[in-house]
Amino acid sequence: MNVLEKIVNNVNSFSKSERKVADVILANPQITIHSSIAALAKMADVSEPTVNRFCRRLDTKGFPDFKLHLAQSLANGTPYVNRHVEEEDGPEAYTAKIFESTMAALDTARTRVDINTINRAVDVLTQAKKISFFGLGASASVAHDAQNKFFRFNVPVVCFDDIVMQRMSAINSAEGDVVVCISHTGRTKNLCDIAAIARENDATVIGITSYESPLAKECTLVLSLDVPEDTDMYMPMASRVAQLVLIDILATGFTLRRGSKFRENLKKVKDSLRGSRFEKKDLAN
Amino acid sequence: MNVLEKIVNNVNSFSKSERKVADVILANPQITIHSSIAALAKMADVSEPTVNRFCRRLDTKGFPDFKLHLAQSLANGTPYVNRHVEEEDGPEAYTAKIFESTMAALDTARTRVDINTINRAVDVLTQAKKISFFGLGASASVAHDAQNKFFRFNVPVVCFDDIVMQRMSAINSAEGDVVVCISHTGRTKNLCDIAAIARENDATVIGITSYESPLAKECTLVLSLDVPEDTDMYMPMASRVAQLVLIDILATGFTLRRGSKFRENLKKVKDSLRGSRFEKKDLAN
DNA sequence: CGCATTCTGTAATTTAATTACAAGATCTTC
DNA sequence: GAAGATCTTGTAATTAAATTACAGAATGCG
Repeated sequence: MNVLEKIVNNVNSFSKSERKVADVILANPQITIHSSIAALAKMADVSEPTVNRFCRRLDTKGFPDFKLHLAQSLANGTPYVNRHVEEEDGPEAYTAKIFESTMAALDTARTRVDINTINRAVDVLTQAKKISFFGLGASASVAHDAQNKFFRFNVPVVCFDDIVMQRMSAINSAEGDVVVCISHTGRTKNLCDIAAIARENDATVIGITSYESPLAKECTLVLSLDVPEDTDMYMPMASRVAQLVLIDILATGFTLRRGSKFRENLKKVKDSLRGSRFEKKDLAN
Repeated sequence: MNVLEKIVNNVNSFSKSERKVADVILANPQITIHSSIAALAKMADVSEPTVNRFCRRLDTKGFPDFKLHLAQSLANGTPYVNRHVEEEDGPEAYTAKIFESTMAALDTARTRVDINTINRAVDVLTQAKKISFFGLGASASVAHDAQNKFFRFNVPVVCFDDIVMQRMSAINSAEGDVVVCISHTGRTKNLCDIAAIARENDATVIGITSYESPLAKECTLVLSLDVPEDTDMYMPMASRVAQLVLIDILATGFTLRRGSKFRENLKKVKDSLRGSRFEKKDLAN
């Protein structure tokens, strides 16, 4: 439990001097963690042992241990918060807000994602005869990114952002094929159809979508992130970043499953890009 | 800055004994904060002053101060210090690591990005007669995403991931046109050519790329993120997420600059998607 | 009012951390 | 490849910090 809260809660059970200590600490927590017991005693106008007793009362081993707990409480105080961009925000403000809300979204996604499902998805992907990534609109770029990643693995992989192509591809799918449908809301009708068609043709369908959405119902495996989206901007932002990170995770799981020998393959792909580049190594585009 | 990251980043500048200390701390951060300098010295099999020197090298006042910083780092929820995915990592481990390293990358990007340049880029984009997004390989999906965003603004926007199309498009550009070239390394020859051609034809070229890269030299405006990329995986991951967030920022800046009336336009675009969806509102795909 | 209990401070003690210094290792340069 | 220089590292001494023991106040209760 947070030490600061603990102090506030127990404030009544303190003695007069202990209360003086509590007040000083609550007023200057940042200063406290960088003070010695002597300095703090002076600030609170009490003796050093009183400070020490105060710390013990809060179930810490002593003053240094108390400072440690206090430091942690302070650090926990301001995690990533989802801050909304407002009309009058200047460049510093909206830049900071977007970075922070994206990080907040990833933080949420991290706790909500189901590791088990990830593991099963990786299983399915490593054994796939063919992998297809389908997405529409904003999710199309996520699908493209996924293709770019899995393509490096030298696995048959396709990606379509065209409904007709998706449909044809889905109809031609067969057992052992994996179809990954990407949609934040999971309510895009066309994509639900695609998922249904693929399933009817015995493909395994992985949905990167919202839990309990119409699309989710059509899938064999659902990877849901349920990231809070700032709808003020009328654009998908954080949700799509979370989807990309999920793709990274699946791709990483894939390479790990394939073992170290496989990694050499990746290096070859990376090295192949060298010719198109100006000196120096490195792979990203 | 996070002490744990600092240790990981500076691991090369450490001496042999200091490195032993670093290893022990990274392996047992929780134990470290509850140990005395003597205990830690013993664990690392070095002398106490060595531990002290190690702490000083990390810009802390000494061992107790170092423990305070470490406690705060741990409180922020970073159990996986070594964020690099390793061969033997299970699904929980690599999932957590990828989320964390992506968040860390965004945190770095946030501090490194130049707000002034962002502001100028937004300026240029709002006044553009036409906007083009060009990227190759992994950056192509970022370009697609950017197109999807800016397309909603009802501005002439194109996006090509084909060198020939990019080239033709660049040659046809004119004053008032804005070309955005996306490349993490900034060393993709073809894209450098495109940037040069666009500039020769009086277009404004914005580079989302590494600072001081060949591509950066060809650009009117350079938006560099300089995110550390984990090259172990031979795939661009964190860098590309940072690029996307940058696109979000530019798009947000764009809408804010255009004022509230413009926002209604966005709502219209969003609403137009409703027909393709199953009940409920919301826009993302 | 006086005894008992709790609280608080002084001083002593212990423990921990830091500094000073010297020996050892490593790296250069001739 | 040896001599000098520089950088590392450990031992021992010193200093600083925290804790304990104890005693004197304060407060509460009969």
